[in-house]
Amino acid sequence: MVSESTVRRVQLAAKALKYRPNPMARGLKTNRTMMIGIVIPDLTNALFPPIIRGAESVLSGSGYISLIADTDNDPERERESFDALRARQVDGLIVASAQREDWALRSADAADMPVVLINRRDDQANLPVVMGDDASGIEQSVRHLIELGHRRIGHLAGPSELSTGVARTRAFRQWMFELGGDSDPDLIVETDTYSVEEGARAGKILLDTAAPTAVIAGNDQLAVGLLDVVKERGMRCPEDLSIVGYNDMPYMDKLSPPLTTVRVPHAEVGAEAARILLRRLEEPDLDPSTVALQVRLQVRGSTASPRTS
Amino acid sequence: MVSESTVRRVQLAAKALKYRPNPMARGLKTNRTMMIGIVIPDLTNALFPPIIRGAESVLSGSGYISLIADTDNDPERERESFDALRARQVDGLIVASAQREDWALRSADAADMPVVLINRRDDQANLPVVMGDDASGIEQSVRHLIELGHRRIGHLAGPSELSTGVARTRAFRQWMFELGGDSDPDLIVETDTYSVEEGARAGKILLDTAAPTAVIAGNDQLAVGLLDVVKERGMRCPEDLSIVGYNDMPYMDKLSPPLTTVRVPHAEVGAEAARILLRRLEEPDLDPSTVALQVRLQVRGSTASPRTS
DNA sequence: GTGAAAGCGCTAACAC
DNA sequence: GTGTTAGCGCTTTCAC
Repeated sequence: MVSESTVRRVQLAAKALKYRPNPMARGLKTNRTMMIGIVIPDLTNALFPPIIRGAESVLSGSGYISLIADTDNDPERERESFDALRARQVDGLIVASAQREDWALRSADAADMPVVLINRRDDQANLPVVMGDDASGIEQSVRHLIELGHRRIGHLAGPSELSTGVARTRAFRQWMFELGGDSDPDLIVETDTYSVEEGARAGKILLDTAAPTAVIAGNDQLAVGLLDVVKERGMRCPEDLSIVGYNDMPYMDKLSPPLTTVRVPHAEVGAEAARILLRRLEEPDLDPSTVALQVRLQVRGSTASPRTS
Repeated sequence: MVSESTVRRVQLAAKALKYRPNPMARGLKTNRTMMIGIVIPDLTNALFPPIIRGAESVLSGSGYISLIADTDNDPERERESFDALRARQVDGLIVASAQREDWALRSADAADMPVVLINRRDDQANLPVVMGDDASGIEQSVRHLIELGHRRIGHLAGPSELSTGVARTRAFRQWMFELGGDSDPDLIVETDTYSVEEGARAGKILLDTAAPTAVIAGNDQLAVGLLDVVKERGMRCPEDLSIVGYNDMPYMDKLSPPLTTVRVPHAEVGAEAARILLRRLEEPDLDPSTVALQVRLQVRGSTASPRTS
């Protein structure tokens, strides 16, 4: 029980002497670093910066700082990142880089470090996940195109190693069936990576073999690649082919035509992941929950009714 | 002097027991955290991720890990970031957020923490800087337009609080003079921020008051805003107005028309900054050098000869 | 050359 | 309640 004025005098003196508690000494004692690792596959992919921002905004509110590791989509580097983060004794991990079968991930989980996944569901480990509602995004896309009058709707499917790839493709199949789209298997072409180049490559195959009047791409990059092909061939979008993307990356509204695409609340995804992680840090034995955040189709110029030819 | 086989047996045992030196205990003793702070104004600006990547690739090679702080262009948050980073005892700082008069920056320098600046020159403090060669980028832009036959070339000037803003504007004036462009002061309109919206706002003024046949924008965002205005008004680019951007952000080649813009080797900027910082960590009294990396004009569809009306 | 011991700055546990 | 002390895991110094 010290007097309030003494408290203030001490605080003043601390400030005057620029006293800062040394986080290393503290960490050494408490075994907590107040650092959270954020592992992402590609920082230059416009998807991830907003996620990081969202996460950091809640983490910093609780005194945590984040260590960002960019794995460059390389499983080897992902392993190294995990090791580096573990060596640094981060208190928890937010992982957006996980493939469906993720080896590094399980080793982290084994080291019983709290982990929250983003956008990627791991098939084995039972971990909390935060993501956009892929099923709903694809449903909205299919419904939009069906309502415009399309039936031959193609799908550029994302890589089957990524859970977003399979989830969106599964939703595509389901809603095409439920809403009466064509079920020709040629209408689905799988890609190896989420990239513009793969979008162009797979897009050519799709156009050649299935002659769709509209295409739902697994993400915006694939859509951009497809759009390139359409222009190369002298076709017009949306007159000859409607295109829908996924994610609504920056500048997708500046393309010509502006891309119809599914908007995902990326910052909120990051923030929610951080919240869940913080909760787990306090109660490690919480049930792993899966949170699917609401998404909305952003209709723009790349979709229209098919020409009645 | 121990036998080689013993060395190996020890190393094996260490691996078997998953021994990892505790960086906090080490840091406590050595007063080095092996962490470098990277302060950037906006992670969602596509400029910065490649810079971070470049920096991290050289830092991780030397066993350093980076703490990324996103200040959201807010001087207040910049201060907080510096404090947080200092509290965490980072060994050095790479700063891309500095304004020309940067208060927080000087306090960091005063704490004699090695600092390297990126893209931003601080007017007071004498700190090493790494950036693209703004003067050369603008020279190439002006020369390109002059050679196409333009004389009334406008400039959407970046914010005067940022050194890139003033450097590019100064270079614009100089090369317009040297290469024979019009020197009407109305041809230069200043913006408050590097944003699409500001590009549109200032672009309108520029078009209304100066009637240029071509415009060099302070960066790509401003160029995109201007392009929006051009389309809104039913003008065509490049027929009615040629536009040049700066930075060559992702997807600038997918605009319609694809944007002519100056390509800056961002990853190399980050890497070079990291190299300089590492050197300074060993020899703190090195002269602060300024490194200007070579840039190149990427000519695309948004520039053409003026109509001979 | 090798091994023991002190101590980095903090927190938590324990006597008082 | 309050003051003291042990010790987190490492490095470095200093005897041996």
